[in-house]
Amino acid sequence: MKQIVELITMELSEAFERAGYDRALAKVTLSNRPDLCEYQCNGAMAGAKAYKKAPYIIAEDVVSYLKERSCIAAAEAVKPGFINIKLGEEFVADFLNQMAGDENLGLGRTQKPETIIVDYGGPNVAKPLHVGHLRSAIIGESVKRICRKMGHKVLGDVHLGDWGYQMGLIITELKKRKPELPYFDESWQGEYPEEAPFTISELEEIYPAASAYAKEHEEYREEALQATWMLQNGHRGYTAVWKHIVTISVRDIKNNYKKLNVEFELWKGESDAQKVIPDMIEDFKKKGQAYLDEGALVIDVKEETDTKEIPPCLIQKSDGASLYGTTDLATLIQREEDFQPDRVIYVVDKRQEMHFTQVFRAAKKTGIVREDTELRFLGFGTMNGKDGKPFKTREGGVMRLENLIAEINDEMYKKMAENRMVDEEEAGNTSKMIGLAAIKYGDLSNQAAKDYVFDVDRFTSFEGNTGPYILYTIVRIKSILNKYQKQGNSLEELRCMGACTDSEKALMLEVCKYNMIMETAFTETAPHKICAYIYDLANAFNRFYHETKILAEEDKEKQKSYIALLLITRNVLESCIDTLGFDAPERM
RNA sequence: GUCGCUAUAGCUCAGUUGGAUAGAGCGACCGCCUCCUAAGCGGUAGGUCGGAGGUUCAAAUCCUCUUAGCGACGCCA
Repeated sequence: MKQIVELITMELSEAFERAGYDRALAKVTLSNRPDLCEYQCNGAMAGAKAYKKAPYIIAEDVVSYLKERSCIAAAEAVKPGFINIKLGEEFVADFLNQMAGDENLGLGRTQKPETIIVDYGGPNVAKPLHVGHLRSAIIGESVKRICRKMGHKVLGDVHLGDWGYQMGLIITELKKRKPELPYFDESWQGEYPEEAPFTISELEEIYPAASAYAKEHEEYREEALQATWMLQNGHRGYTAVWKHIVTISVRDIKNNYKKLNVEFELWKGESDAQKVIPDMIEDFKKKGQAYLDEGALVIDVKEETDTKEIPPCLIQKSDGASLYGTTDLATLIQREEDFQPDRVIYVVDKRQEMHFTQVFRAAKKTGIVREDTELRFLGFGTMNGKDGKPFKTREGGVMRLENLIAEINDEMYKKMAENRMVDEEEAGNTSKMIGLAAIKYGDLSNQAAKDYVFDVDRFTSFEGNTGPYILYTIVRIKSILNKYQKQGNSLEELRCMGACTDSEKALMLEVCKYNMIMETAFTETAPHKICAYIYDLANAFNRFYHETKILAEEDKEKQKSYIALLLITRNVLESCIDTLGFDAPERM
């Protein structure tokens, strides 16, 4: 389906042409003066110079050709040269009914479905998820769902940090604690145990302990580096330990992401990329794309248009070890082999922008990806506490993700217990749903690139522009629809008629924006625009709800029209929160 | 030092890519439940869009300069 602004723009184009002006001037936008009109066109002012005419005259010319058009209820030329437009009731109702009849709510699936990989999450094995992982997970999941809603084939890759010094540390510490294990017996020929020699909580304790110890003790650090090297060069026992670490850790990580309603299609990690690195580097050398500089192997990525010095992309340290960028390039090679993505979106802390500029350029320059593959960096800002500094626990430490979620859920549970009479099980489940909405909406309603303040009190306060408010609105609609059905009515075959009141028309117009908003959110990778939209939509509904008695309406035809409007409103709201990555309960 | 990002109401944020009187929420104050969930709705107060120039019929938005905060700048990820 076309967007409603496109339909009106087509009408205006016709009118501009018939009045003797360039139809390209007919761009229609949402009104920024809702008190005066619903949509507006500023083309008359833009064209004034070219036609050497007063903009107001042009506007009047155009308006005269809009009079008898049924989709436009009123068109008016105003002051300097605005064309103010109000839409015809039937036109709007028709548009809504078409939306309702479409399985994708009038959102046109893309003509050219792309394969898109969203690289987000980025947790490290053996380290618990903490609040620093929150934004990537939330934003990445939403971006993925938005792309998918547009009809693209989308794969989320968690891109695990599972290959590095941290692994050597854990192995070293484990060897110190349990030297009797077969993994450390160099003469061991048999199979290694299937059961891991540690639990997740032991693992989480081992890593920080080893890390701290290594900072103090040089010989221990050397040992850990040695262990890392041996692991990376295929030491049998260490590889077996490493597999245990990954298995145990990934199970825990999956659990945590599940609580956030975040799911990954691909569980690739840095370790997967290692096998292509030697050939890749050989290839760079052979083609002369990489050269030695100050002992390190680098690829030049400077471009003439640069306003600042972009340092070369390092792919091998002077000691021969590979780096972050090496793995990223190797990962791109694998993605190209496995999926030939048209687009790869990296949802990463914005401070890494320089690094990704280097990697992207190196990937294009060396031909790892095609020239038209879109490599996109979606950098997000820091999540701060109320004091404006990076979010910490009350004690000043790093807050674990599960603790943050639990804290929010508890808060929600308390508030539910105060306000509503529901049994414990339902309250528990519902408070989790509301808590998730509070966290995600709180994050996504801000522009990703900016830092934002995570204010627990505000997000859980249930008032204003929050996730809970959106859910509450949906629950209100569901409640009416349920009661309507219980009265023996069907939700099938309902059609929206014209609007009787201003608040009803306003709600209808708001619903009509759905496909436009979703397309914008996609092209700009901007989930916050969906938040802004559903907040407006929820407001429009609550205003309508407040002044309209729906179930008590005696005119059954009118009532059916109301119900049709409620249905489409609910569907749009639920579709939107689905792209944000949370759901609404039946009651709350 | 170089480059980048940010600056909008007391606080937290929007601002449809240059349009009309800059909008929300929270907080403050005032109203509204015999009625489908008051976790709601309506209203009042609150602004030199960091500052100064410029481009334009029109600037929070584009350009230049400037101030403040944050960040990135080769062997960490």
